[in-house]
Amino acid sequence: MEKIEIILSQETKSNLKKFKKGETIQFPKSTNTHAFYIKKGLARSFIIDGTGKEHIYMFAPEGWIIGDIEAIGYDQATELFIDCLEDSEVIIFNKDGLFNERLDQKQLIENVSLLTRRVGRLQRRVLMLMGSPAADRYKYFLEIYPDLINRVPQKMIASYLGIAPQTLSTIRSQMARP
Amino acid sequence: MEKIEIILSQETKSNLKKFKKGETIQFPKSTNTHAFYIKKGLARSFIIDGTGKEHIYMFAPEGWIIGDIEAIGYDQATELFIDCLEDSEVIIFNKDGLFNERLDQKQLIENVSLLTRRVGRLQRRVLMLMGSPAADRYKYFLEIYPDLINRVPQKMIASYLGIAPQTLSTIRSQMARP
DNA sequence: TCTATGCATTCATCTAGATGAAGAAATGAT
DNA sequence: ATCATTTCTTCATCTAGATGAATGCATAGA
Repeated sequence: MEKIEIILSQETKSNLKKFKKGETIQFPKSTNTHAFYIKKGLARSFIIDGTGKEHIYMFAPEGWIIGDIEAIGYDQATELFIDCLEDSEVIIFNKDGLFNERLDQKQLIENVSLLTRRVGRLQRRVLMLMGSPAADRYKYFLEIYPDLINRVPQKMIASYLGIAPQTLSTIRSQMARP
Repeated sequence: MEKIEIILSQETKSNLKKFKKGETIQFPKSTNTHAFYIKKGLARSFIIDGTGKEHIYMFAPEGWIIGDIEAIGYDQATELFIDCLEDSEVIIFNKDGLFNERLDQKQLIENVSLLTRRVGRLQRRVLMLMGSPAADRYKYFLEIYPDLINRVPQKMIASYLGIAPQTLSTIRSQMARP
């Protein structure tokens, strides 16, 4: 959940792929899950729950990494869809890009730092989901991700916040004029 | 959110402290935030929201690390309380224990791995909070943390799940005889 | 042992946010 | 430019879960 700098080795650089807006990068149930560095464009990850509803887990604009870290960390099949909201260039890498014996100290420190900040963002997200009303969560979203507001449709922001699109619409009109 | 093995250097080993049940390890507003390795006992972290309500962010039984990773990662003052639910032995360390130039490759790989699994658990938590009803969240809690059920009062489990204690009580009685 | 304080259960009521429907506005394709 | 599709807004209604109160159970301290 944080703009990061990753040190890409030559071998990972070769795994660059292009995707059109709307194309899906990863479907659920796939094993040997990958992570994706968004070089250009915008992607999102989401689940479809038992009642068929979409829930957006995160957005990834250029410079971010997106992937099912749960599946990667625990060697499970992924449940996340990942697709592109804009035409995108994506570098695909696997668990080894995060930690293996060939990575040097500098790269590892960078990765620890990246993951620490991501845990921090997730901590905030959990606390907000539990303790704050929808209007406050939206205001926090505006602070943290000001660039996304004009790139992502409102119904997707609502999905990210865990509320219905109608509720977000109401919140916005209440914020505009009281 | 995962039982982990950390490689404790000699210098961190000296920072062992003992706390009685009910004692607070960390108050909000403190800067230069630390992380805490629970060697023995049980701790929890929580916030108090704008309306005075407690929300438990996580539990840490022996072998776990607990701390305000958001505050550590972004050099902010912490908002989290951390206190002990049992008499505990705690090793206190700071950001440097996670990543600095003196840590060797093996330790760093261990830390990346630890953080990856914690991100995984948090991912699951976020997805559950957004997409699953309270009863399902409780069932998942029982699966993942079976040891905590007998060590933590129900009202705290409810707080962790983001529901009222009465709601958890109702869910439990419905699960018992449907 | 008795008493107190906190914990769990059950019920009756309330509310934030969900759902559904219908029109207006925006976006996209031909 | 025109038509079709998707998105946004507004309203009326519904529901999962919150809140508050009453009762019975524990655990803790003297």
